Amino acid sequence: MSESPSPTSQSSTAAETPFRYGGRLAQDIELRWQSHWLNKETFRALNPGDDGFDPAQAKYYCLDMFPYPSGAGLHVGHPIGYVGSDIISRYRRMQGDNVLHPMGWDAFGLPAEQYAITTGVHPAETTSKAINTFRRQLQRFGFSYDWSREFATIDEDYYRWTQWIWLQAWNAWYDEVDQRAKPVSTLIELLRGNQASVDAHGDIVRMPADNGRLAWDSIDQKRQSEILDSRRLAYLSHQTVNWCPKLGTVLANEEVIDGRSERGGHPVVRRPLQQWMFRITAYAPRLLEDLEGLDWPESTRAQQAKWIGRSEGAELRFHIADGDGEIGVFTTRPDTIFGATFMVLAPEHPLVEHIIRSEEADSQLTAYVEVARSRAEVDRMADSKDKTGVPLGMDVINPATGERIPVWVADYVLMGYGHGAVMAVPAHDQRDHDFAVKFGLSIRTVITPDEPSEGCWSGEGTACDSASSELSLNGMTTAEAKAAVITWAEQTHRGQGRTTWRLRDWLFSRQRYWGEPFPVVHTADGQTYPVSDSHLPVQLPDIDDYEPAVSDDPQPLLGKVKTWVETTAGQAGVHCDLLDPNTPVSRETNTMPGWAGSCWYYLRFCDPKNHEWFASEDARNYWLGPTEESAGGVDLYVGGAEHAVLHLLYARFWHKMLFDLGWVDSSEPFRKLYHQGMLTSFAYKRNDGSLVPIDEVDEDTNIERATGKTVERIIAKMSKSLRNVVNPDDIIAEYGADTFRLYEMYMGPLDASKPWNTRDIIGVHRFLQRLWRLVVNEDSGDLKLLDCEHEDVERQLHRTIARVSEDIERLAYNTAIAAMIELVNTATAAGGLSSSQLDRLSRILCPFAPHMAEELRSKLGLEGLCSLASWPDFDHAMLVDDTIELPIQIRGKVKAKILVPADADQSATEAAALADAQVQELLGGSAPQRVIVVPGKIINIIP
RNA sequence: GGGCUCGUGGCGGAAUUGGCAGACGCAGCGGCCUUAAAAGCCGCAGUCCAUUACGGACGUGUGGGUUCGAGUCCCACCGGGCCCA
Repeated sequence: MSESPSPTSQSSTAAETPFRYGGRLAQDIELRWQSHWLNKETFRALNPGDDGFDPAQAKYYCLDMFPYPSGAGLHVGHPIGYVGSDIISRYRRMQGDNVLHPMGWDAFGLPAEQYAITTGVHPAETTSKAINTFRRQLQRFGFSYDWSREFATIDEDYYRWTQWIWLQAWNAWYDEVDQRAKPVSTLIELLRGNQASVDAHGDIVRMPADNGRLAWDSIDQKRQSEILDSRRLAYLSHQTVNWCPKLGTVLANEEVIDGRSERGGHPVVRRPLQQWMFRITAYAPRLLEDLEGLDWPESTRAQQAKWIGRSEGAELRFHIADGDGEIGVFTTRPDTIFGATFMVLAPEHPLVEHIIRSEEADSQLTAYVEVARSRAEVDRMADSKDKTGVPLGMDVINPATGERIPVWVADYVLMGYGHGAVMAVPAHDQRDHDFAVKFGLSIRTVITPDEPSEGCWSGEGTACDSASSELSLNGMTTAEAKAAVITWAEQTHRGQGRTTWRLRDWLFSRQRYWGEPFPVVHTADGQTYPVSDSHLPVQLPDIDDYEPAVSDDPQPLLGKVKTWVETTAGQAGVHCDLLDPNTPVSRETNTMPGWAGSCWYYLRFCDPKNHEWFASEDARNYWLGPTEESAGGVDLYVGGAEHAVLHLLYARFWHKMLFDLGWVDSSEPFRKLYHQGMLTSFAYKRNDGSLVPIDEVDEDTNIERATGKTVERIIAKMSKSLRNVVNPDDIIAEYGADTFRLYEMYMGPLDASKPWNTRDIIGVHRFLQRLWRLVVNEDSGDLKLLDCEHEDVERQLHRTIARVSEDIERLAYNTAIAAMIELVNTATAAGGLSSSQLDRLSRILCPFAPHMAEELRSKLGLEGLCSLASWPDFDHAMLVDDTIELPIQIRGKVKAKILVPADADQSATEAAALADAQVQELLGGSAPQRVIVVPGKIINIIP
């Protein structure tokens, strides 16, 4: 208890009314039922094959995004989604479904490692402590998790399979013809059978060896394995990364600000580094198309679609004016080709590289490229106004106009997009326009906008001034002109239509310690070999120094553990068919990123104790497989919108990969997704915009105590500095978990962000108190019930059951609770409830306030737990009244009301309305022009 | 700058397909109970004007539109939030 009036008054109240519902009694009731549920495994979900499993039962898989257990413990924002998912899980269970509602821990990650650097405490120790805190806190909420399925991503039994799945990807390639991943062995078969061969670039093509294409058998083993490695879904690649020597790791683009690390402000350099990649781009079309069938929030689907970023356009080739060769560009606006007055290359473009290396490279160009390459991509894209660039010193020929146009190098063009080269159309692209204005390049208008506009028009319109002897676009719409240019380009071999994607391959390695090791080793000649399944997991070595090695030469932390890194093929677990056991090998020293463990945990929950497989086929097909009604996947996935893109996209990618390889039956992991809203808090703002901590302001007057000035109340995120962070443990100690659950659900719609207001909690607490007092004698703790049912209460109970059921289905818990409050208020006025009424009320209360519901049921002496009782029925006949009151509007304003039989037809209702004395008076004897009758709703009279 | 989303009493919110705006709760006010207070219980409560009423006018960010009827649909604008740039 954080505060109490005075010890004497409290104890005397407790002595006088020992069974009054309050924090103390709630605590007593709640702990009792929580240990009962745990001991009896009340919420254990049964798998096919388990004793008592009933195949006729419907299944319902309701999943929370599992938390990263931080040392700080839970704050009140954490449980909102958990309470929401718990309510529907409990409801579905009472409806008779076999409900899988699991919880676990996303436990690899940075904070524990950072803590280890400063304290030397092993991350495993820190993490295990944090997990225990989280588990204790979560159990105190009374969630109906099946705790027997709990696991953490750092468990060897779990990350063994994370590594195994990664090996599946390593061992697979993407067949573009069939649009699915297949084992690499099938690719080797194609090559051996001469259905595929290797072209001059070392790429595998689906044509027999001929015309310069090499047959597989003619290639030596080392080259063969290089060629295969380049086609795997998990592959090594040299990527330019943000390397921070001081932190000893690569950083994501978002973690680099002005060339320095966001944390610590250490210098960051752009370095090519060998990294593990995932070929997620192969899945871009399916990841986009399959969004359609998902029951996900529209905004999240839109964000993913944008991230994947399909764009249709053309690849066009421009001949170099004074020499051989050509430069390919990608453009989404081939219709503007006549307006292309110059070309811009990314500083990383191979041609730029070539010129810099050559004799005649000028120093201005070299210097510019040097600087530009060190800038992070985000910065390069963000600086939209002030463009920089230098001329490359060559011209190309615009294939449409035949004119020479200059080539420039500028950092606003990124190598990752298209070919790192754009045809600049300054009249119709803002960035090209800014660039042309700054450097005085010519601007040529080739589109007449559909509507008059000022400045640079980048929308659609009618093509103009766009004709040559070969091609005329004049008068065409943008769509027509695009098609015409593509046709012309294809016929004249100057290019072709093409679709590109914004999505890039996924950089999947980190130089940290606290992550899953990759299950591969490297031989001295640079070849990579997998660790065999039977030797998984590849465990992390113990180390005592977590400080990254400061170096300009990127080196993962695990590289410091020489005794672990240097080993033999046999010891590392490489199969002896692949490599002689005595071959010296070095282990892979990168680790997987934090995303790895969360990519498939929903699969493991289906069968978490399985030692043979990541999950048995029966279990995963039962919980996730398609059925007649559903395409399969988790039935409801609840979590924050901040994971809209990365986690949810990565998990979809892993799932599709596993689907292609035959390991799962459904093509998508999460059929229905729901984002709980963010929990905000009130804060105060001074006139000058500065924020004031909440405890320095008088709540009622909005006056800052220190200054006496009025401040404005605003909504802000919870933060330590504003001292508006609330610890759920304190709230539960004062009011109980049932009150906490009710409060968080009563605040507003589950998906809306809403401000925490401690003052409001008392409202739902009083509701529970009132219900308790209504049926429990506060002195004896015995039930006090009515022998005969009050008819109004009975009628309203039926309505409440109907309304609560409906509201739970659409996750509108706030209105469900309001309905129950109204019922209790009615029953209080009517004097009480019968035992049958209390039974039914406790059952609909159960998903929301399960502890009180259990307690009331046990007092009723009924069989079994409330949590496992059946959901009560209601009688439709009880939902309708015999007589209803209809409002009568005159010219749209309500002026009178009449009572009519509920089944009155249109003409009877109209007659009744016109006969009403008030209406007659308002009409003044004249006949109305028009009468609109909406039966059962309203009457509107136009005089 | 673009995309998405939201704007309803002093506050959180309700109004499920266009049909009685403000359910329910907090804070507030009045009463009962009490020596007193707390707790509890009962009642009042959008704003303004009248209070002779069983009264009237206005009212869902602003302005316009569609409709017998708009918080809800359409257009423009203003403001907040989230995401992207």
